[in-house]
Amino acid sequence: MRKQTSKEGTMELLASLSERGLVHQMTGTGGLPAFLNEAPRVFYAGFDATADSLHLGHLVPLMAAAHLQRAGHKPLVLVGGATALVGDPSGRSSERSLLTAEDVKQNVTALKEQVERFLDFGPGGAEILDNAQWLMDLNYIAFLRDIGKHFSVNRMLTADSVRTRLETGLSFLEFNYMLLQSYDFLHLFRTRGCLLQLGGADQWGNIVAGVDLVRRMAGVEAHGFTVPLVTTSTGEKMSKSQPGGAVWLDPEKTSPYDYYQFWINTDDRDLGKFLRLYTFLPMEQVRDLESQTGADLRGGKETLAFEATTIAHGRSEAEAARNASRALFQGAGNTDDAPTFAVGPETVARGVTLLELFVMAGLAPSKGEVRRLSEQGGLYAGGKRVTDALKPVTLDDFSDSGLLLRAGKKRYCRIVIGEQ
RNA sequence: GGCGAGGUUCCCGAGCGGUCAAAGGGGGCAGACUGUAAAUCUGUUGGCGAAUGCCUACGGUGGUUCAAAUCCACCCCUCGCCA
Repeated sequence: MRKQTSKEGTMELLASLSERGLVHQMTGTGGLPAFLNEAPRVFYAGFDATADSLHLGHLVPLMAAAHLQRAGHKPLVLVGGATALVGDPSGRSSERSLLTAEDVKQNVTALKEQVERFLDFGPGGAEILDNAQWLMDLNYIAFLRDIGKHFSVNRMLTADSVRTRLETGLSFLEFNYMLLQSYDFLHLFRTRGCLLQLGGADQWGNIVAGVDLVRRMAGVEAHGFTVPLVTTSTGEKMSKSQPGGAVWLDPEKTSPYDYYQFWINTDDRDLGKFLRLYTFLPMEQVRDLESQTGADLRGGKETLAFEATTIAHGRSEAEAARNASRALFQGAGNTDDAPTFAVGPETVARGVTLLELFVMAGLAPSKGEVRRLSEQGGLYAGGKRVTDALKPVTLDDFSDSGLLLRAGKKRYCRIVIGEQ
């Protein structure tokens, strides 16, 4: 997997990333392409352990890292176990609530596991590091003297991430974040020879600060580049692209089926963009898929969903999600892989109502919501609109494949009788 | 530390003793239309209950009152100006 096999493989790497929409800004005056072409390089991308899962907002830098690795470079994934305790003001309009050290520790563990799906961690491959290893024991006075003296407050105040917070409030704690991230870069240069940092567009200020610090303290020219902050055509950030909030990579938080469905529901206008960013499909194929019109774009959406789900959850999960989606929405195949909820026989025996079942299956958050749905004609059971949600469910309602419940246009759950 | 302005339901934001589960907007959800798209129109949007209704909610804690998001006291937090 050293070089890309298509004819794009001969294309200069950054141009190829750029063609996929993965490049937002880069440091220096054109030195980066040469830097990457001359030799295999060590680069890093950081993710703060502020949640127990990554979400779609984190995916773009990860995909960029994967492309760099495929081109022969070595990724260091930095999970910010220490910086998560401080909180990055970049791209945030308000202070993050303080996380406990215990939470952060758990988050670090969870994130490490997820990242492994996207990069090759085999021998000589990617490595994961936690900046708690070198940041936690820093001596305050020593840090201020060694590192702090290289930072101009005047200049920090001009950084976007700081400036936007000057109105709503910014504590000294968060103000320090830039120094810590810069120090990470310096540390990774010193210990790993890392000379390139990759991050989201909101990381620009932090990245150039790190590049500056490495130059001042080590006298070496480091590089940085950012990937764009991706939004949907309707203006949603990918970090909260779903009604319920973020689409998570953790299958416990967003099931592979839901993950697949998210991509299937891509806005027409976003298809090409997403194929470029979130799959490894060759550009030739991307152009072909996006050039379709009208309903024919759905083919591309299915490809997008399948590829993206494969990357995040593996091939068999992607196939299951595809089978389920085809069965539920196109009536093709069986519903074995559809979201399923099991109820005990005694539950049916006591006369559980449809109303209760919808809540139990997670199709509605409360009984009040089911009532509302019912009044508006948004409930279906076994393919028929529910007219009386209070009707008890009987065994006759179940077919061999169970009882298929539907809330609204798209939310399905198959109810089966058995052990939960 | 002083003075001033604020903290309202998912978000913004009105309310300033009862008619308030709380205007309006955003977002969400549903229906119609459709291609599991977009746009549009309509409805809906705390929980429990078949229902009269009950419960929880307006930063926190107490208090005044038949009755408080609305008044009083203290406390916490944010912003601004001053020190």
